[in-house]
Amino acid sequence: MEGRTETDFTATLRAHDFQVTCQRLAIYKALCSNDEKHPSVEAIYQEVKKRLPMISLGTVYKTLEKFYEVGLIQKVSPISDVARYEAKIGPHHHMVCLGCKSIQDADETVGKPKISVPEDSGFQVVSQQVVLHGYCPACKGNFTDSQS
Amino acid sequence: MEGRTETDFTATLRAHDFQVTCQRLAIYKALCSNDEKHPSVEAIYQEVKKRLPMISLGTVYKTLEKFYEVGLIQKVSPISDVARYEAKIGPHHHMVCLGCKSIQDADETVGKPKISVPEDSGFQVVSQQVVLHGYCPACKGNFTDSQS
DNA sequence: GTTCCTGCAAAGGTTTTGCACCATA
DNA sequence: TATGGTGCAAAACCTTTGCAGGAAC
Repeated sequence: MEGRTETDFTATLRAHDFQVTCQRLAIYKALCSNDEKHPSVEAIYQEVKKRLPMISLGTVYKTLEKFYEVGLIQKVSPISDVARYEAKIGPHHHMVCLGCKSIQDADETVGKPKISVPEDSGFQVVSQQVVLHGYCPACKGNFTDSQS
Repeated sequence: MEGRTETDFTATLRAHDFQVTCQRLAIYKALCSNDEKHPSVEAIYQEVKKRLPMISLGTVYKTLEKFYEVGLIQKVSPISDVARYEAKIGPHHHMVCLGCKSIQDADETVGKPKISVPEDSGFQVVSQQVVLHGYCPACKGNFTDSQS
C-alpha cells in the first residue's frame, strides 16, 4: 500500500550494491502492508515468519538497518539510543545533531509551529514537540554534503 | 539553573507522598546543572557519584522514573521504548497515543508547521518532525482526565 | 566463482526487578 | 516506629556482532 513498487525496491537496492533476496523482499512487503501500525522489529519478525519460518531475528535487524541506510524506510523518531532527561518542563522543542548526537533546546530560537488536528481525526492532542534533525555548528564542517 | 527551587522540589515530592532524600536532591541538582546536555541516565549517575560515591545506578533509574511521574522532569522524546519502522518516506509527522502507545501518521491531517531556525543558532536543519502526544479515539474515553 | 547474505548463537548494553538493610517522617 | 528508599545483584530485554554455510550476481 504505502512504499514503493517492487521494481523500484529492487532498483534502489541494486543502486547501492545490495543484493535482492526473498528475505529482504518479504521484510519490505511486511512493512508496507503494516505501515499504519509502525511496527517494531519484533512485530515485523513475527509477520515475516508466517511466510519464511526459517528467518532469524538478526536478519531482520540487519535488513531494516540497510533499508534505513539507503532511504527505503524510516525510523520513527529514534532521537537517542538511550533515554535522556532534562529538568526543563513545559513544552519546548529539540535540535538533534546527526553528527555528535547532541541535543539542544530550541524553544526560544524556533518559531512556534501552528498545528491543528481536524475534528474528524478524533485524536485528542495533549502536547506537541518539534524535533529538528541537522548539524550543530561544530559538526557542520565535518558533514557538509556527504558522510561515511 | 533550569528547573525548580529546592523548596518547590520538596513540595512536589511531598504532594505525591514521596520522601525527600539526599540522593533524590543530588540527582535533581545534577540534572538541573547539566540540563543543556540532556544527559543520559549513565551521565547523571557519573555526575551524582562525585558527591555520593555509594549511590547505585538502580537508584538513579528508579528516581528519574519517579521524577518523571510527578512531572518534575521530562524525558526527551520517549516516543517508543523500542525502535519502530515504516515504509512511508518523506517528511511527515506522528501522533502518539499515550494510552495504547499506537502511532499514527499525521501528514495529511495536520497543518504544516512553519519553523525556522535563526542564523545565530548556527544549526543547519536537515529535517524536522512534529510529534503530537495525546489520546486516540479508542483511548479517549478511558483516559479522560486522570490515569492510574 | 566471488561476493555478499543468512541463520544461529553469543555477547553487549540498557533497563527492570527482588530483597535485605537503612533513612525519612 | 512504620513506611518507604537505597544499594547490590541478578535477570530481562533489545540490539549488535562473529562466523560458517549458502544464495545472488
